[in-house]
Amino acid sequence: MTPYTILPKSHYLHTEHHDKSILRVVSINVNGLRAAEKKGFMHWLAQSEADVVCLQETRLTHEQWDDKFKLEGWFAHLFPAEKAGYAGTSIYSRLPFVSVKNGLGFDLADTQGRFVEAEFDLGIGYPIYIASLYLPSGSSGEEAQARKDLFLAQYQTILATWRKENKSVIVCGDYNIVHKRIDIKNWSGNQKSSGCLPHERAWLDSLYDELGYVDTFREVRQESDVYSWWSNRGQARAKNVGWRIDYQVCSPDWKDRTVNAWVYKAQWFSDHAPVVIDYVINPKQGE
Amino acid sequence: MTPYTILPKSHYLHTEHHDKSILRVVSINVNGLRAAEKKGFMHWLAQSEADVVCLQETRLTHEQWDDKFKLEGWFAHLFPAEKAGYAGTSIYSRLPFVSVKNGLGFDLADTQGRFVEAEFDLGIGYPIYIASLYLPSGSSGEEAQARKDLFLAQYQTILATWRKENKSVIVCGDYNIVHKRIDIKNWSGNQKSSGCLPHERAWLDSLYDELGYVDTFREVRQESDVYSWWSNRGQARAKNVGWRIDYQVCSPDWKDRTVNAWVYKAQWFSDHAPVVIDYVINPKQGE
DNA sequence: CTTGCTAGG
DNA sequence: CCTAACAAG
Repeated sequence: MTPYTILPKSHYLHTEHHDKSILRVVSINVNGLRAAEKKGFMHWLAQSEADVVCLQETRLTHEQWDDKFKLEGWFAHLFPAEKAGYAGTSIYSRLPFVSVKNGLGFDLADTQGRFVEAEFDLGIGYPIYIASLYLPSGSSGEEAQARKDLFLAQYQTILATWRKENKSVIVCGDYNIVHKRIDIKNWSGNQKSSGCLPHERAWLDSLYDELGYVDTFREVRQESDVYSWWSNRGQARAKNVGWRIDYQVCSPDWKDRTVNAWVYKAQWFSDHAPVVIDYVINPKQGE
Repeated sequence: MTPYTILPKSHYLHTEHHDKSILRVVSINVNGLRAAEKKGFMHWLAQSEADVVCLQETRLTHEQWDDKFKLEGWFAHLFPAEKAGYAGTSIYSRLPFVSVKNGLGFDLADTQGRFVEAEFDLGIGYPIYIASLYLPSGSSGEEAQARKDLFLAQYQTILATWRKENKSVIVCGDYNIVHKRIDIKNWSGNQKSSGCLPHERAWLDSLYDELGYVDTFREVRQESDVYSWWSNRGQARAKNVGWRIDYQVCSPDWKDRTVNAWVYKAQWFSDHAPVVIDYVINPKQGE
């Protein structure tokens, strides 16, 4: 279906699966898929029992995507940045793609491989979409912050349109923004740091409070000190001085489907950790 | 005496030494002193019983020359290239320097840190000079070869002058030229390779045959299959597919002083190995 | 501090 | 294939 669909649809139908009533979705910024692979990421993926895995910052071209990134029983689609070794998103899936779409129709998303979306048929009467988003970092200066803010503005209009269309979607990704005090260890020290700026957090507020999207991790996990990213500098990860900036942002129909969520920290593939969420495909009425 | 003289001359006088009648001189292209240090080079140096050690391709600025490169009981002088992370030569010594001179008075030697010389007083009634030379590589193309050839021409006139002055000198270095068939494993396959070109080898001939300089290693070691550099590609070093391109080129007075010479291969600090030569300071008449 | 690129070897 | 710089995070 795409150059990266490595097995025919028929193969999937014969693949054993942990629980057909659950959809397990993973989001992780791999900080270079080649580096993550060397740390055992592909092996973890193969035994993760995940159904759909959204990667950010793959930093990999089509040419570099060789056999060691191919998994038996999985489909994969890569959307690299035009610039080699930079950014890029990807979706791996044990479910076949109905369709795949690169980009969002604006420059930063399309030239830097910052958004890719796959359509799936879960047999529920309407299509569902799972996307991998890599929001720009603003931490390297004013220009970077301006680009990030522009991305936020352009992307927000698209998110609003999707709600009007009643699109069923899970946007996995590295949003590079913490939402609330609970999402960062050093709240007071980062009020002027990109990723924790009031207007960035207000942008997430508007997604949830005005447009009705759901942070499904927080829906089922309210405790503090759970983060998805730690700086490489100093002993940040050892001390759990982290930020929760990787989310699965869902249309409202996924709220009641969310049954479990965790951050996988046992292994260290990247400066980000995988955010894993289990969704029931057919929730019982009133449950 | 220089910014890099880390101990006063008086200290040396109290330092135990293996054999005061022998001068042990080492030449090595370290391919980045920071990388070599991580592989144990500084530790090897400390216990080498060498008196003077000439380094090439230090790839280190003054600012980067920190405590881990300082050895108790040793003097050191660094001559970096103007361009950070590139080329550069250095001399470490347990003998105090009488004087130190950077460069040769022409552009390539002076801006790229390709020649540094130290004067020593061995108590023999005249000064001796030990230099570290890093001759340009010509292997990256025609322009590089032209720069190398220009260096050879300019340096040759200086070598001729030194002979007229009867200067006593040991020029340690990475000459990036093999001399004869015995100095390279794959002779026939490299007739068109920079470093094995007829005009380059003829340049070495002229040094030895016309100017009277001496390749002191070959003076005492005539066997084949002794090399000082192996490509990083493939299994070159494991298969001993090497080149002898690192020499101690001496004025004629050092010929009869040369008592032992070897290439130290037990450890692997760089793509080059240290060339170690022992000289008797006061050879007996007629010996 | 870490990734991957690039130039230089 | 290896080193160090660089830009980016």
